[in-house]
This record gives sequence, C-alpha cells and structure tokens, in this order.
Amino acid sequence: MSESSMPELPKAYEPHDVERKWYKYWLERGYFTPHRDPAKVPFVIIQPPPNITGDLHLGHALTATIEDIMTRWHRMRGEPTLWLPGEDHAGIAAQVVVERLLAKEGLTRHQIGREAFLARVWQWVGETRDNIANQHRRLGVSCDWTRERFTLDAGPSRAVRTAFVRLYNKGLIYRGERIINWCPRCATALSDLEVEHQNVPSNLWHIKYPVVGEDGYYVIVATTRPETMLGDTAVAVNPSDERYGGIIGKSLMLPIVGSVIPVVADEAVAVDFGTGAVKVTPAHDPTDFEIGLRHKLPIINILNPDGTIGESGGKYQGQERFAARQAIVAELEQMGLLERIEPHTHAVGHCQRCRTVVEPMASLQWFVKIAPLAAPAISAVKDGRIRIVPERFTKVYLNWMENIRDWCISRQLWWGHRIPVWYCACGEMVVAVDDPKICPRCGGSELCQDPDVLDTWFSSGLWPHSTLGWPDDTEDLRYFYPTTIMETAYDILFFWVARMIMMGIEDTGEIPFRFVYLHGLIRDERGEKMSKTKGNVLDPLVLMDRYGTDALRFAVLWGTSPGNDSKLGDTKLEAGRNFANKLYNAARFVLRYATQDRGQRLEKVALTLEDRWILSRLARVNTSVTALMEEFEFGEALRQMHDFLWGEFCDWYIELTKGRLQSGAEPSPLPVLVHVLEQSLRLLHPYMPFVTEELWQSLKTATGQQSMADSIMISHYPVADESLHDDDAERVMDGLVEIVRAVRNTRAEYDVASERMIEIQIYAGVMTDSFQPYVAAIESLAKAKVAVLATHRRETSSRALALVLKAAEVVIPMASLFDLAAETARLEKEIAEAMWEQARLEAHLGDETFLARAPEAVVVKEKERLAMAMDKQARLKEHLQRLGE
RNA sequence: GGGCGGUUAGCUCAGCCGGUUAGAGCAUCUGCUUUACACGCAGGAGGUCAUAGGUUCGAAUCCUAUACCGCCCACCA
Repeated sequence: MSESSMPELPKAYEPHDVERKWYKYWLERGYFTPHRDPAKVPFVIIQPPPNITGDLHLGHALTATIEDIMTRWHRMRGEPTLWLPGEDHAGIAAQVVVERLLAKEGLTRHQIGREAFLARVWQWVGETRDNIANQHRRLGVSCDWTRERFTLDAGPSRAVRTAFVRLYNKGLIYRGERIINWCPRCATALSDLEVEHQNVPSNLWHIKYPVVGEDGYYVIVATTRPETMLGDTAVAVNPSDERYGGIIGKSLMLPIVGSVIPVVADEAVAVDFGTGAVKVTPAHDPTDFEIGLRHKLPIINILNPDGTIGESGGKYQGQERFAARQAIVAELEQMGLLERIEPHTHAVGHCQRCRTVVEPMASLQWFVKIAPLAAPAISAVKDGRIRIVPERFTKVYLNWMENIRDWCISRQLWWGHRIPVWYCACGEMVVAVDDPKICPRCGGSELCQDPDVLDTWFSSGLWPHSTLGWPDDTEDLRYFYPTTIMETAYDILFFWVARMIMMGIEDTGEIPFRFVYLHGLIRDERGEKMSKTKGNVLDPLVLMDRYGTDALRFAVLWGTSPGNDSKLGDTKLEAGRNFANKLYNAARFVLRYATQDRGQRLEKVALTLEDRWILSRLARVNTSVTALMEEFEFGEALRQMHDFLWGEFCDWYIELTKGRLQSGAEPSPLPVLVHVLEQSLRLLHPYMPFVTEELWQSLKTATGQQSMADSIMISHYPVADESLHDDDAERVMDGLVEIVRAVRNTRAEYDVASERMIEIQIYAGVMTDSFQPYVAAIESLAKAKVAVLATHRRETSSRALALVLKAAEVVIPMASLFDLAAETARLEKEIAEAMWEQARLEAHLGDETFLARAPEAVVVKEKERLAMAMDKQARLKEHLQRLGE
C-alpha cells in the first residue's frame, strides 16, 4: 500500500462503529472463553452480579472497567482467564419495583396472588436481564458469556437448597422467636444490615407508672417510643441503683392498659440514663427481650404486620403507629401521668429499600448461627490467605466479624429462593434439597412448604462456588476455584464479601478468593451520592453515546486511588475523549508513512539518539505500569501511560521524526515509531480496548505483519526490555528539550512573531558532539537558526541575550529587541537565585551531622548540585560583565 | 460511644513505606487555522501541602493533639 492510496481517515476519532465492530469480532472468535490448561494457574474473577432492578449505573461501569482491565491484562499474559458474568434476582429490591408497577394499575400482589405475581416478576426480569447484559457488553466487558448465571437458575438454586440443608443438619440454621427488624411497608423481616440508622430529633417522654397500693407514689420511666407501653410487661431498674432499692418486687399499674406489672432488677439497665427506670417491652426491643427471658415476662406484640396497632392495643387497635403515639401521649397528659418531655435525638432504623421506619419486633423466623462460620473466615484474613486491598478495610472487616450476630435469613416475600422446609399436619418438619412427596413420619402427602423466601444475600454468599457448579464436583469447580480476586465496592463488604468468605469456606472447605479489591464510590461533581430521587444520576449509556466507551472507562479511573470515592463530571469524560483522539491522530500520523515495504524489524535497524531515548522511556514506563497494576493502582498506571504517550511520544518523539520522515533521511524512524506505538497500544489495551484494537489492526494492515495475532486482546502484554534503558540518551534528550524550551520561552517573552526565525548560538561544551546532529531539529522545534554550535564561547556582540542552561548556553543576538536594562536585571536576578542556592547547599554540606548520617548518594547529589549552582553563577556573571563592555 | 477516611494550585484530584525547585486534568492569561490532532500546538501565572507541637541531618510524606468535612459500626430505653 503506498502513501497516496491510503484511504483518507477522518480527523477526529469516531468511536461508535469501532466499538460495535470489535466487540462482535471478539465475541465471534470466542476470545472471552478460557481453555482449562492443567499446566497453568488460572486467573478468575466472578463478577458481582448486578441487580436486575433496572439500568446499570456508574458504579457498575467502574466495577466492569476495573474487572475488565484485570481480565484483559491477565489474558494477555497468557493465563487461562475466566471472568464469569451474572445477574442477581435482587429479592426485596425487585419485588418492590414490581409492586410499584402493579400499583400503577391499581393492584396489589395480594389481589393477584402469589403465582400470578411471580409470573409478572419473571416477565419483567426477562426484559431487564437482557437490558443489563447489553449495557455490560457496551462497556466492552470481556467476560465469558457462555458461563453467564442468574441467581434463580436451576444450578445456583440447587446450591442454595443444598447449603441450607447442610447448615440445618449441622445445627447452624435454626428457627426461633427473636427480635427482628420489621419493615411495615414491605411487611417482612430484615437483617440488621438492611436497616439504616439515622439520627432523628425526637423526645424522651417521661411517664409516671403508679405504684399499686401506694397512692401518690410513682415510678417514672423514660421512653422514645411511648406507644410501646401497650406491650409493657415490667419495669426494670439496675440492682445497684440505690434510688430504687426499695421498690424492686413491687407492682405497678400500667396506665391506659390497666394491667399490673412487676418491677424487676436487671444489670442491663443503665443507672445514668433517663430516670434509671426503664419500661420493659419484650416484644419490641432487643434489650427488653433479653430482660424478658431472664425474668420470664410475657411477650405482648402490639403491632400488625402493616404497622398499625394490633388487637392487644385495646382502644388504639387499628390506629397507625405514629398516630397512636400522639394519642397515647395526649391521654397520658390528660391523666396527669406525663411527667415531662425532654428533647432527645436518637438513631432510628429505616428500611434500606423503602426508607420506612422499621420496628423491632419479636417474630418466628429462620436464623443462621453465625459465630461458628465467622471463626474460620476471620482466620483466613488474619493469616493472609485472603488479602484485602486497600489494607485498612481489613480492620473494618475483622471488627464486624468479631462482633457478628445471628443472621435472620427468612423474608416474608414471594420473589426469591423459597425456604426448603415443609410442614406436615402431623407436626413433622422436613428440611430437604428435593421437594418431599410424603411425610417421612406419618406418610401423609399433605405437605406445606414454608411460605417465606431467603434473604437475597444468602444466594449471593454462595456465588463464587455456586456459579462454578457446586454442589457437584465439576471440572470448572476443580479448576477455577478458589477464584483469584473479588472486586467490588466497599459498601458491600459486610453484605456480600464477608458472607462469601463464610459460606465459601463452610461449603467447600476452601477460601472463595485470594484477594478482595475494594473500590470507592462514584459521586457527582459536587461530591454527592448519585440517586434517582436527587436527579443527579449520570447514565453510562448516555455518556458512552456522547463520549465513547473508552472515554468513559478512562474517566471513571482518571485521578482515582484504591478505595477512595471519586467525582465524575464532563471534565474527565472530555479528557478521556481527547486522549483517545490524540492517540488516534498519533496513529494516523504513523500510518501515513507506515507501509509494508518499510516496516522493518526493530532489531535490524540503526538507532538515533531520539530513537534510543523513546525506547528507553517506553521500557521504563512499561516496568512502572506493570508494577502499578500488580498493586491495583489503576489510576496511577493510566496517568503514566497518558503522560508518556502525550507528553513524550507525541510532543517530542513524533515531532523529532517529522524532519527525518519528510527528508527521507536514513535511518528511518519508522520501525521505532511503529514499535513504540504498537507496544503502547498493548499496554493501554486493558484500559481502552476499542481505540487500541482499532489502531492496532490498522497498524497490522499497514505494515503487513502477518505474524501479529488476530486481535490485540490475545497478543502478549509487553514485558519491559531493560536492555533498552539508556541513561546517556535520556540525558542528551533532556538537554535538547531544555534548549528548545528556553528558546521558545524567550521568543514568547519578547513577543517574537511566530513566523519569524531568530538566530541563536549554542555553546554546549562537552555535549557539542551530541547536539550536532540535532541542529535541524532544534531549528524546526524552536524556530531558530542555529548559527554557532561550539565547545567554547566565541566573541559576539554584547547586545545579545544569554540563556545559561544545564547542558548548554544559548546566546540570542536580538539587536532590535535588545533592552540593556532589562537584560541586566534578568541576569542579576538569576545570579541572585544561583547565589541563594549556593548558600543553601553550602550550609547543608557544611553540616557534620548531615554528612555523617545521610546516605552517600544523597550527599553526592547535593555536591553535584552545588557545583552546578556555582558554575551557573560564574557563567551568568561573565555574561553580565560583557553586557557592560 | 467507638472506628475509618479526607483537608495539597480557582475547581477535581495524584503524590504520602522521608531525600532536588510538590505534579496532572480542567479553568485562567498570552500567542498560534505549523497538512497527525483546535478533542490541537507553544508559552505563562497560580501552592507557607488544614492548625499546633514532636521525631529526624532532612517532613506534604512518620508520631501526637486540635479543628472542620465525610463515611462506617453501635440494643442506653
């Protein structure tokens, strides 16, 4: 292909067709599906399955980007790489959404019944699942779609039942009446984690409970929830509290209700809070429940499932709980039993899904006895078999695990994994993986399955092994488990990560993954959490339409560090788009010259200094980026590739090759241009897969390198060639850059018209020979005619600027622009700076302790600096003197 | 009540296992339609690295307090 026949490429990168084209290409060739190679250790990530409750958001985009980077990177390193995708049925969250859809039709789930409701959810899931998978594909995820799983698929569902039955048989799952969190709107129990506490300003109501048989005597209790007095069955005081010593064992009259309740002594009561006497409502408070157990108090539940007062509430029955609270306070006041109202702010629990205030309530539920599961999960992290990154989350994890409490796993919902327990009229309870046909005790066939479903996180906890085939002993499970990395946002460390570790170890005897990598949350430009209600949600699809997928992937990582939250707005997306475009245009430049007959192999060509420089820089960046990726420092790795490609390859190397390419000088820079670009594209491919594939394929075509792989994604990730490190070339290039910058700077300061060439003289001492071949390059880059390039300064007009640099002196005769006073002032200022520097260094080097304690290398460096400062000063003084002649 | 994170240029953030003159993107100012790129090029200005102590030859970096900001955990009603 000759230069003239190259198709004209548009000036700006257009991502959309490129994205579609290459994703299809990769998918069709099966590059996402790994081969199990027994000789190699696989790299495995199980994708955190997104909820099927709607669209992907930026958090998913970040997760997908980071996981895709790791996946593509390891795949390019030749490891059998599995990234397994899936979706989560999202129990309560999904049910809430479909209930809302029904509500729009004026229906409730109870009106249409369980079966019809579930059919509705499945129908809706069919749509959203495809939607989510397509959005993921759009992000370029290289996950293995042939192994895609849904939490309610047959396999994972059987895993759920198996895990349940095993835990039950070991006595680690039990059914019992305990205080749970009840959401009146969702009408279900919640785990402790699903309750979000919020400080709410409220009151501490002080209520008088009359002492039976002692007219005019009261015990005053303080409460934040006066309505719960309907379920009081005692008043408790601390046994050591002298104020109440005499009243323990006496009876009180419970106002409004009219029942008689005892005063009991219990250590759980704090002497210094409220009045020191606490009303005990065993059905609606965890502490009270415990006190109730110790003192054998009755448990009176005062609430209906919907949050209204129940039948035990007497005349308040049917009232909404907060209305009842007001009414009860009013009645107490009327009775003269309200001592006082003290403003009091306290934490109130809200349902994570619907924000409704939850009620602690005694209820018959299923629980996981968690301590025996937590112990091995704690040691796995403590002994380093599982490493959490960033490390600080280890402490958070351990602290939670060491104080963990039993996990309520039953939900009074319809959508989810039905609890595998059946009840027979004879009283027998059957816990089984497969639906039992008959009762093993009485032989009856009238078995009723428990109506409840499991907490959605129960199935999530099994995800790493259930997706790979557990409980069966499958090839995948044997080869890919334990997995390598669990990558997710830090906000589900307890919900999900901790439970996977517990359940994984419990079910398989092995840890589920070796690393936990936790990334931060993405906030909007003002730092606020994105939410639909705030209307500040950025839709990844819209952003990809506007800027391209690579730009979005760039944006979510740009300027981030592990575990820290980040903000995202147009600025970063523009930076990503601009970078993709810059790369595209750099490649467009190379492609103009890259032709098949000129694509020599690098090792056979002669190299110039700038060639050696860029190759040296590439090798260093390669080493650095690889090290950063090992440590999950993706933001910093991306920054280094960006700076190298833009600030060194484009700004200097490409500029330096222009003269050589246009003049046809030998050696041609093309092999190096092609090599550096090609290697850089591979380095960057995990981050920006589409633009790199597009450009890589163009390069492959243009250079006719048939030996290259079919796709950049299955090419080898570059290994830095340290033999290319070249300190000498880097030093000379630094000098060259310094000269060009200094001249450009002077031109700008003196307002020299951009088209005007100026004349300069360069005195480079021992580096003269090094710079000699670059006269033409300097002339072109600095717009200056180099008149002299010599070892020693020659006599010139005194009406000249003198730029005293590290590697050279540049003299610029500027007769018409020269201003003696200004130039004198400038030199004097520079001399003053050099003297100040000299004084500082001399003081430092005169410090005995510094010389004795600082490492040799630091001392040597300081000495070099001092020599340089003194040399510079001398040269500046010389110039100043000549100005006066 | 515990615990964690943050406080660095106008904005958003890197840097933080100590060692030149503290970096980037954006914004801003000056000048450029230079055939890879105006999604660009060249140049400039802008920071007592929250405050106070301490450790050290040397601190943005380590330690201790303090102040704000944010987050997580927690059954004192």
